Amino acid sequence: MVTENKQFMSSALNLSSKVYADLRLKLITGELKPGETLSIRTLAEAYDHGSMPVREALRQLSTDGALVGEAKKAYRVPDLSAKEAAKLFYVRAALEGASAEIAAKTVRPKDINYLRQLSSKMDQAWNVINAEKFLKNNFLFHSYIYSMAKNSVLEKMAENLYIRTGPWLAKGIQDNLSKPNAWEASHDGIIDALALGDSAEARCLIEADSGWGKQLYKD
Amino acid sequence: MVTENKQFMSSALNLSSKVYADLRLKLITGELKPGETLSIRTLAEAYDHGSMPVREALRQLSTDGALVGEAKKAYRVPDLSAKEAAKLFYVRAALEGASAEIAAKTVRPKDINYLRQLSSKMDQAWNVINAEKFLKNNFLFHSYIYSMAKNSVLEKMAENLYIRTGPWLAKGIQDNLSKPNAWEASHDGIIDALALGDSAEARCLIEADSGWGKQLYKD
DNA sequence: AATATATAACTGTGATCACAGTAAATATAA
DNA sequence: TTATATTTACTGTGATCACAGTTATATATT
Repeated sequence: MVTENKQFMSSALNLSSKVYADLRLKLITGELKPGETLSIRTLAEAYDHGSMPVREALRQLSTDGALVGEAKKAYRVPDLSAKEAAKLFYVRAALEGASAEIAAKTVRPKDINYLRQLSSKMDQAWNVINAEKFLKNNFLFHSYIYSMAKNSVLEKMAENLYIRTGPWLAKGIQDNLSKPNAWEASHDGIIDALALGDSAEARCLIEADSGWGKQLYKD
Repeated sequence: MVTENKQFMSSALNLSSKVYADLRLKLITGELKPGETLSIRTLAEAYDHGSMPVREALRQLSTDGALVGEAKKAYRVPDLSAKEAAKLFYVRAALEGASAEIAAKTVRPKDINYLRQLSSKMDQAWNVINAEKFLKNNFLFHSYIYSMAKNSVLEKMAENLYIRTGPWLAKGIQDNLSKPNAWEASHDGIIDALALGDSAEARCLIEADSGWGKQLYKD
């Protein structure tokens, strides 16, 4: 049950941070579905911990907006309405756009290589219909762009927004994996713009891409 | 010790939310200084509660970035370096700018009136050298602009950023209260731009104003 | 007097329990 | 069968304790 994945594990010494990191991953990979309910005691048993770390992790996630927790009611994964999703995508686009604009000015060849690697992994995952792998690498792709802006505040906020759209995005992907992909051209364009140092184009393309998930629900 | 202020109180039924809201207010009004250390047990006694609600509130604030909490060490108010502050102001400016741009398109006369009221209160507070009142109303001013964008995600994030710059801003204000104010012209300009529906100008001015606090430390 | 060491007073963390509010399942009534 | 009560299971919340890591203080040692 406990997902051991160092890449997503924060270097924290307390248990609650581990649970926090693990649940965030589950939100991205689609293991936690929109509307799903999470109970402290049940999770504690699954993680084989006391309830205390789980409790604090859930509280943290709910202040992030990644979970909703009304008092005395079970925590649950937000089942976003179209309106709510649009709000998230709007802000995410703004922050991703800003990140890409900055990133284009300082990008190094090794950055481009890494992004192409991730894009390639996503392509593989798409072909073998491995949603989890696809979603994980898509997160890493976007996350890396945030990180290139060298602004930890911007990075953390953009990541947070991405995670909040995670379950919604995952559901869309899981239902559309077999169809011809629309994301690859988008990502290739972004990488090219970054490689050329075209900050305006990079911003524009990443803004479009960050709202791309919405299309999945249009038809 | 417990600050009772309905305006800043979220309608929560649990104790920890009240502590959370109260501490946020203290961060804005300058009661909590940069670098100050917060202890669960000490606060619990001050609030006359058990340590549990305080503990969860502090954890929440630290996930917000409003406090820092390394494992097994006391929570403390971030003592921002110039670089860290710049990062915060950059993102805050981006989100405030977006808010103002949207707000200018839907602003109503009553909104303008309310903003002028707040500006007036700030002026009064400045004249009698009441830093707490000034800071509280400055927060309400900016917060109201976020709220006019009608995007709860944007609003919450912008507010969060404002609070993170709170103690830094408060320190600057407390040391400069007697000097001639530079903010009034700025706020008047913003209100005028909003009243005219000039979204581009509103965005530009609010972006400048949101970075205004930095000047306080320049000389 | 200055440095190292040991002691004491803090810190958050996690476990465990009692409690009250919520939701679901069951039984009761029409 | 349907609607209404009642009970049962489940939820987060808060209190309290033991524990271990951290920081500051006092003590010894040079």
